[in-house]
Amino acid sequence: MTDVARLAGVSHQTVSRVLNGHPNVREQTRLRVRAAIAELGYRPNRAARILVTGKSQVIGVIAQSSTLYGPMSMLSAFEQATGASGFAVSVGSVRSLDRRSVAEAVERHLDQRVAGIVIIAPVVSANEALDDLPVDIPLVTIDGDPERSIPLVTVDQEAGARDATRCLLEAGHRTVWHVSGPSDWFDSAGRVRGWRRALEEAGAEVPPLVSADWTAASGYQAGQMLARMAEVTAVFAANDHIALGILRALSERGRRVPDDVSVVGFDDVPEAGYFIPPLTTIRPDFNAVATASLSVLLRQIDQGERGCERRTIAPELVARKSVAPPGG
Amino acid sequence: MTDVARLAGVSHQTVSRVLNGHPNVREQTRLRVRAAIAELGYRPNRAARILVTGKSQVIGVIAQSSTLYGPMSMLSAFEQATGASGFAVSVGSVRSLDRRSVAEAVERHLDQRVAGIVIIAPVVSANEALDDLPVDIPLVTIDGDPERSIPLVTVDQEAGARDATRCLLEAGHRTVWHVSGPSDWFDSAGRVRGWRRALEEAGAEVPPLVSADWTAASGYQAGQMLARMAEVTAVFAANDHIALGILRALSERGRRVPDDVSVVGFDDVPEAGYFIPPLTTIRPDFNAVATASLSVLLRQIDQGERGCERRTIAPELVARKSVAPPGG
DNA sequence: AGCGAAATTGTTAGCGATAACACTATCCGC
DNA sequence: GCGGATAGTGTTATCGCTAACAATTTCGCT
Repeated sequence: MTDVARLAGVSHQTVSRVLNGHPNVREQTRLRVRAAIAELGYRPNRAARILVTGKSQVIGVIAQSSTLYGPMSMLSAFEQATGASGFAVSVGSVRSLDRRSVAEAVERHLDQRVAGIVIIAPVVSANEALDDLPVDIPLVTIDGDPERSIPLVTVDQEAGARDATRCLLEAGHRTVWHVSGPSDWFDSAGRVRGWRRALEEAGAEVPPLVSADWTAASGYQAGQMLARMAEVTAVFAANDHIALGILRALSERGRRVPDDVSVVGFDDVPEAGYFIPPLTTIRPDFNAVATASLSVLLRQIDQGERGCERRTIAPELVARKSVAPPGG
Repeated sequence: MTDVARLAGVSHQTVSRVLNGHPNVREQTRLRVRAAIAELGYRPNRAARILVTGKSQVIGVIAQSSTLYGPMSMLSAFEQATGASGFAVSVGSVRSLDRRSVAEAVERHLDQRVAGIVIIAPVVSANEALDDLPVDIPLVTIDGDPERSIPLVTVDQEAGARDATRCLLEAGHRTVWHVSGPSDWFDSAGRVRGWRRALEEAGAEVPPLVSADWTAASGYQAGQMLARMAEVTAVFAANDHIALGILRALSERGRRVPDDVSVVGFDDVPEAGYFIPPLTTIRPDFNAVATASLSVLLRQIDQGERGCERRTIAPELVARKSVAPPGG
């Protein structure tokens, strides 16, 4: 920086002013400094700036390192959304979402003086870690705990599940079975609620809940059981991979989809349209979630207080061929 | 830090020594300092440390933000692998892997004084950006350009593709068709080479190459064409999602798998065992790739010079039900 | 006991930036 | 032509830490 200042014939402070777009610099000086910067290939030292200002232009994101479609899409969408905001994102991946791991990840980010934290926190334990956090750091949870008074952006699981269930009911099925995700996920709980609500609203019987764990393998297991029961004609799976497992179990047992059994999934993974048969499913708008999260966070950063804003993004039903009236 | 020093009754420098595990500190003093640190909940300021040492304990990873299974798994595996090494990872996601975006991501990491850079660079353009990089920064490419003399860790695409093709040949098929990935991916090219090689080695005819773009949709398109040709009895798809699309196209045209046509994929996505029928595929060992990359990088960091080490990880065939002799 | 080497601890000087304030010009209105 | 606002620029202190060296203690040995 000193070199730049010397070359431009000004003081280092003036260089700093140019760098930060400070208004009170003569146009001519500004140009000289810029030229010097370019000529020397000078790049400001981030660490020094952070040290003195106590702020970095980065947003910390905490997410579980997995290959689950939902969380991954969120993460990816959030990174995209950040693009224009001038903030960089630093992802703190965590092996599991237990309280300690999350707390550590949070500390790492705090060490780096991030301007705010986003956490993809679909299970209870991930949210618990947030209690110990200083209140003055901007924070948003994605898919977090609705019971906690922490800013939250989430897909409207309940509405999505209701749509899915209704779509089956409207096709004429007497009731709809549900294969849920793991019980400690909020997403899972929300989908169960939506399913149950739709059934109750329609005055349909609520069959026992079958649980799985998001994987096709677990869906397959659930499907084997469901396939044996002749009265099952409609199934709402908590996600598309579970649905895939169910589809396979059904096909193995000779139960045709959608003629004998209708199936609806959730997530609209890119392959869902190429399952056999193409899967009717619920598509959450990950981009909308990402954009909303970012704007909630930026507002906190600007205003300097956390609040407890909430945003819920409604998902959309994508009708394909896995749904038909009962009996073909 | 001064507070800690005061509480422990030592100088700040001694605190610093304890923090950095310097040997010449009396055990008793060390304990006193640790106690003070714990009591005050003191956390060292990263920025200050980086400022003075010019080094950070973080590894920068550059990857395209997408939801493609391969790259994502790499990333996730690498984060896991880093765990015990004492390094943190900072992911610089990039919208697309063109030269400029990658160059920017690299600069961002350089600004942060990362100790080394890992780049998941499956296409040519991503590698080009690396030419302008200072030679003294430790660097590893994953799935990068084999032609460039840059340290490289990669799955042995060619061996995997050969295994896949051979497995079909050995089942008795006269030849094997291949639906490839996008032509600018090294993975894609490697798989094509392996396929062609296996065919030539077996003296089989090499059918024209059909290309797709990793998605099930493109696989479906390719599959529709293949399904119409009676002479096609065996297909090797460049990845599992393409295979899924093919499976679907085949099933629509009434061509049974594996009775009429055998199909092999690549990647072993978690759902592959639940396709209809369960897909025989090639499983790359992402963890091995991650571990190898990390060790190559750490060696560079320790030794202070880049070299051009290469490691190739052999994938493994996972036999399931989508392969059978021709004619059932 | 006494001296040098080794172990332990303290002091001082930056790392590269920004903040706060001090200083010059320049320009306005009366 | 003079006081006072208003650019534009320079000076100095400081952020929290580590490196290098200086100072002190401890110890072993003759």
